[in-house]
Amino acid sequence: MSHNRAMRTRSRDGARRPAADSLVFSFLSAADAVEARLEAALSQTGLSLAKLAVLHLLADAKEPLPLSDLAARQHCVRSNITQLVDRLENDGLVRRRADLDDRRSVLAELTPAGRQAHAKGVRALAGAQRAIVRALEAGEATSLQNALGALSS
Amino acid sequence: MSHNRAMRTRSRDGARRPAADSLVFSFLSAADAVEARLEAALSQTGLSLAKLAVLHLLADAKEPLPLSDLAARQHCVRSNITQLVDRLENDGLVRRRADLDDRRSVLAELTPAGRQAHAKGVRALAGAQRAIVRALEAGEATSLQNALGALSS
DNA sequence: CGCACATAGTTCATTCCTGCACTATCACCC
DNA sequence: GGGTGATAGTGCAGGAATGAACTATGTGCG
Repeated sequence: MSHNRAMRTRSRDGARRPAADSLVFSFLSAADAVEARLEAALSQTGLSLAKLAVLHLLADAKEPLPLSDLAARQHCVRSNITQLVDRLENDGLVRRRADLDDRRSVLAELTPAGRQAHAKGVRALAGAQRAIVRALEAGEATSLQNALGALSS
Repeated sequence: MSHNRAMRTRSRDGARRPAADSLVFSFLSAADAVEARLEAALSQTGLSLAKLAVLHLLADAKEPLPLSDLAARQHCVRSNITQLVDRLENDGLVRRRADLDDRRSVLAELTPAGRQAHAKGVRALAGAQRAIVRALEAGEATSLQNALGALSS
């Protein structure tokens, strides 16, 4: 995706303080960079992070899932999943099925092509993921992880 | 904003390794959480991060800026700025002016309302920013900062 | 001078996301 | 058993971003 541009206030103070000011925006901008790298690695496969995430959920749960479930697990609104599944269905990677037990519900199911795309996507992503983590010193990785706990809502 | 849902592979190994696997997605998801908090703090002012960023550039450079400049400084494509400025102009926060020296160019200028909105936005953001940094232990802040260097492209 | 090329802005189509309004179905319970 | 209210999916409008195609305008040069 690579959204979110920084809004840093010009630092002015060399390297004195730990950039209390711009730390937050450096964080967001680093996240954009990381996201862009993943998206780039994925671009070969024709998938986006959003699409791969849905395929991943479907592959993980070895059975068709209600769209509501997908929304809940993705922490997003239902209408987003409706559209994402529209596109995935259009790509031939996912199928909509009726839920016989609850006629309100619509199940999403991987097609064979979807299963393959997922496998390819996961492989492509794994490489990029390793490359990114490799860019961190051993110590940085663990301390980063500690800091993340405090930041995640 | 709060985009970008995680695509973590179920951890399976308790808390053993430093989550080499999901570290990258934890990172992205933490960034989403932080971004959502900033956006929430800003919501009172009716601004978004994207809009405030443009106001900020305009306020910083004490003169009207060509839209190309805004795009370059935001690291985004020109068409995005066109639309952002459309919305800001619609909000009455920014005006488009002709550039007399280069008739290809269009300058964006803050209106008085824009200047006020910027001030309010910056204040609202500063509070949230401090709150977020405060959530980090002193040590975490600096080690986070170190890690960010390696991750930013 | 005139042509070739680069640059500035806009338009359009598309992705990904939100929130709201609407319909259909289920579940409860009096 | 029939209303009431939660839940499921969709439609629609709009924000934020991309990239491609197009129009002006500026620039440089043979």
